[in-house]
Amino acid sequence: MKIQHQRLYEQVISYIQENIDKNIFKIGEKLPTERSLAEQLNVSRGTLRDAFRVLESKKIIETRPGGGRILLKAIDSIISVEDDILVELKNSKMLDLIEARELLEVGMCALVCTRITDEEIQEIEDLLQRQKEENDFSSSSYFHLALAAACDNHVLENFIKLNMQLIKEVRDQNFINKNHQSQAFEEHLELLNAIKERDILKSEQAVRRHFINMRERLQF
Amino acid sequence: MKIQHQRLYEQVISYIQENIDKNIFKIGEKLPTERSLAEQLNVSRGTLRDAFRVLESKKIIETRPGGGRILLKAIDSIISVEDDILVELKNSKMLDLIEARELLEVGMCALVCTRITDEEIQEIEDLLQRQKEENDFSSSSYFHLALAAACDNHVLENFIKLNMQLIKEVRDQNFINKNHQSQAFEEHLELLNAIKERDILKSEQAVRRHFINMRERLQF
DNA sequence: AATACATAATTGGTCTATCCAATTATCCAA
DNA sequence: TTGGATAATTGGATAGACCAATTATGTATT
Repeated sequence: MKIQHQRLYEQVISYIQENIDKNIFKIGEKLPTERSLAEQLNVSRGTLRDAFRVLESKKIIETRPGGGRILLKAIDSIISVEDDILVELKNSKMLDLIEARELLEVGMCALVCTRITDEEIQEIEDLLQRQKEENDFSSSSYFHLALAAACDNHVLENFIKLNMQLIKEVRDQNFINKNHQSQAFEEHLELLNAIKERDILKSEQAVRRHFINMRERLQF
Repeated sequence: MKIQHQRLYEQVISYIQENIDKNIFKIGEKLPTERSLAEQLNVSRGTLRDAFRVLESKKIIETRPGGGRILLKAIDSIISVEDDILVELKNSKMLDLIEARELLEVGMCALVCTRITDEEIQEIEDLLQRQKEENDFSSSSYFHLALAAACDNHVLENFIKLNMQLIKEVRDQNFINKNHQSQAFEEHLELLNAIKERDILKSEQAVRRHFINMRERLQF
């Protein structure tokens, strides 16, 4: 028998949830201050802050040091219909995943070429340099993630992250894992050079070549 | 200008993440105790607990009162858990969503053109015909969904579905978000002030800013 | 009366110290 | 060797204090 004693801070989260439901705490407005809420609920500031930290990490509240906390949205909107789509996606075929990924990254190229900063290019170059020096090509993901970040579109970036994760899951399921990581590294270099020239066409072609090879390696 | 000072507990999370990456903290094993880690990092127990609470809410660690904390899985420095990606996506800007959507659909075109069947073309034609007859153009989604289905790639199809849903949610969210309403009010004030100063340039800039924000809010 | 600026109060961030309860380790006796 | 009482450890929670950023207040200047 395992009785799960609910910690105080979890009860506090429930309390806040109720108050949102009852429209006592209104979206867009300030929540009561730490001190007043703590007194009202008869808990310590620390416990209350435990609850706030969790809500903060879920982007439900925003904390402004010195300026109170703001309720951004209701808690229950976290979970919803999207779960179905996720289930569908988790049952995807590897080929579809790769095809989608290629489409995303090819399309992303134009955005990256126009928006990437010199600093970001430098960072990516450093990243590749480190991989070369340490002879560690195990994490080609970092390169793709860096590019995704440089396109300055959080939706695209997260779509690519999602795709990455799905590929990983599907691959793990199928026990496919090969080590052709250094080849990917060469291809990364080639792509970065094209981007440095701000050459959309060349960079897109580099991506296409990269994906042809990655497809064979099943290594993204 | 918005410089986001990173709170201590966020740095602690990064530290823990690094130690997981370096395999110093191993999955399935206990983490250092609160007191020892706090001393090691030179932070208070409370700050450390802030970090642990967040990791706990993400199911990365399990806390056993009196029995230490266990590392359940890696934070996955590369890709966060799908839930986190969803949370991120739900906080997307409308412009990013639309840009990503355009990218998806543009890229999808080639696939559709090569894979769509005559029957599918006929169905979509019928769909448009019905909309025309019934003079109901409220559901343009069906057209896009039909195309997505015709590309014969379930990943792409579900990405587009996800994008659609996100657009809907973000729109709804912003509509009821008084925070943004008050933000619009602030922008009105700013514009009026510029006009009061008879400052043409400043007022024009205020208008531009206002419209950029309104586009993101989809509130006109 | 309106504005600007210095000042005070508020609020979250963080630390220290303390006590409690559950768990875990220890040790002695049967 | 085994059981169980005891001690030590560990997380849960609180109280009080101080700092820095923000916000509110009030006063002086124009």
